[in-house]
Amino acid sequence: MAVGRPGCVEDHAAEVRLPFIPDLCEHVQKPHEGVRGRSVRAGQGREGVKSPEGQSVAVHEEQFFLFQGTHILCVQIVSYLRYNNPLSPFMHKSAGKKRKQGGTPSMTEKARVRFAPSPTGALHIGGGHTALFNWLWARHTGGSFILRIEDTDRARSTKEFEDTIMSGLEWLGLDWDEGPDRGGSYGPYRQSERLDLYHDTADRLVKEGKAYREGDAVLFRVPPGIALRFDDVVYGSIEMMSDTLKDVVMIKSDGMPTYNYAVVVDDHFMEITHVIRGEDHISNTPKQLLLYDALEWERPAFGHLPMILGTDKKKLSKRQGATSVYEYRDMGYMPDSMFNFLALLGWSAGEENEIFSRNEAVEIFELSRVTKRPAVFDMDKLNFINQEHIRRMDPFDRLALVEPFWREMNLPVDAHSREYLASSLDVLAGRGQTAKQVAGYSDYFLSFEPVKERYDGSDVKKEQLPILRRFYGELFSLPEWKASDLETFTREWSEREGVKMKEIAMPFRMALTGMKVSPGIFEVAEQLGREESRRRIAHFGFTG
RNA sequence: GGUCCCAUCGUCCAGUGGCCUAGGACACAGCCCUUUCAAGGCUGUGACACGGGUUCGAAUCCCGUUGGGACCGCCA
Repeated sequence: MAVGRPGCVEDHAAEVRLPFIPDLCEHVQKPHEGVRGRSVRAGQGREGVKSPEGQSVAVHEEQFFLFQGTHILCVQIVSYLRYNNPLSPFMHKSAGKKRKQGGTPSMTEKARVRFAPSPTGALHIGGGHTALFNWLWARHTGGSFILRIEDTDRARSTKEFEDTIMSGLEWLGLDWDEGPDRGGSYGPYRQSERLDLYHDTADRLVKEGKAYREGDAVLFRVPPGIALRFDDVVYGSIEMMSDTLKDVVMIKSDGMPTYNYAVVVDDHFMEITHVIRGEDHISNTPKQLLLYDALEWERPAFGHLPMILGTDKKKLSKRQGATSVYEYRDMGYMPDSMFNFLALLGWSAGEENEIFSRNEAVEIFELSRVTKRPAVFDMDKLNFINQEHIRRMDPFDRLALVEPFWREMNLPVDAHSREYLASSLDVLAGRGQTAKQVAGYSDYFLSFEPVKERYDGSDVKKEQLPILRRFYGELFSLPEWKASDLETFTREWSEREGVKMKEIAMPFRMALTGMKVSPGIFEVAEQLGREESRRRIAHFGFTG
């Protein structure tokens, strides 16, 4: 039969001779064991697909297929042909296909986006996440990333927090093009320095009768019966009736603007194109829409980001551990991994490649691909990502990362050359998920002291000593002190003497590192050098 | 309480009406490798919240239910 020739479904259907159809339908109505099982899916290599009977299988472009000479076929083709064949009496409705809406917005437009923290605390994970997505969008579109300080809360805002937020952003590698510290043509970038702008604009609204004074404050009069609708770049269409809103305060009695009013004024005058912020601002947006419309200003695009939750699925708070980005830095996470990890919360590049650099992320980032549902902050994944980044680092960068933790442990960092230290970390070969762990796993490269503190050699039984002494005696007189030679020799020796590798390698490991877990012990021995290794072995009396 | 938003493995994502017997990653378990531990390789456990529609066909569209969350400040 002719079914199965590649082509569009309509062609296909036309070629099916109706007499076959009832036959096939019967088959499907009483599906017996195996019909489904014997189906072959048209996957990647649809070309040489064979049926279990060895007959060639005709595969349709649309994955409808059947085996020639048999009645086994996909349920789908039967139902499809039955209802869509023009000759069929079942063809009652036109299976009109809806046009797919073209999803991706053009990204040729340079975006002007901003991160607008209030300096009332350290840079938290959520803030870092928001800043990161803004930054990504700015860099992806070749636009600008602006830092604006929203310090209209006189009681809680401090300069210290402003500085600490900026250094947090720097640590994450998020550089801004305009901001209070580096200026720009849309300044000033602190709301407390833009008061005239807010007052002038408020006066205009009062004059137009759209706002009114109440004491020293100015409130916006919310008109009833207005549908406030906007298309969120990530959430889609959102609508709210103005009747559910109370009049919005624009200027507080102390003369400061409120958040909902100041953002509108600033985003307008700073010519922000995309307002990218946390999902908790969705319900603020309609109020701002009202202001934009009353002021007859063009609205920016809005893109809200999913919230980041703790393991308990509640908003991240101190109770679930570290919430500020510095705490992660101090635990030994590196900025690249933090960036990578945060970027993966609410977004993905598609399939593979979860480990990426800033530049790679910039390249492939797409605002419209951001996820809607809240994401849980998963330490396990952060650990994994951090480990991957540490592994891939340049040895000297890795050294710079680990060094502070060694110093904190009072290890004699300066007693060694940079080369020695960097290659010691290379011997570790990616062991350790944080810089802190790496430092802890590698202390024996810097000093014998911690080894002596955790190991005293007492676990070696008296009857083992003669064997060990004989072994080490020969080992230390090897002409070359290289890992490969040490290993070859040890293997041969253990074979010859009938001693298990483990029995001589473990004491060796314990004596050199004081740990029962370490990199390959011969690599460690080579890195330590013959003399230092001999000294450690001798200390425990394993040689003599 | 009112309004709005969300709902795929334990977690993060893929999925935009038929390539889904729902894919990947982390985590977990097992095996391999092996001087230990990582790494690596292989395998496994594991999800479309529920109920109705629409459709020949629904994880995907619609409605409802349930469950989460956010906002409702002269905080931002």
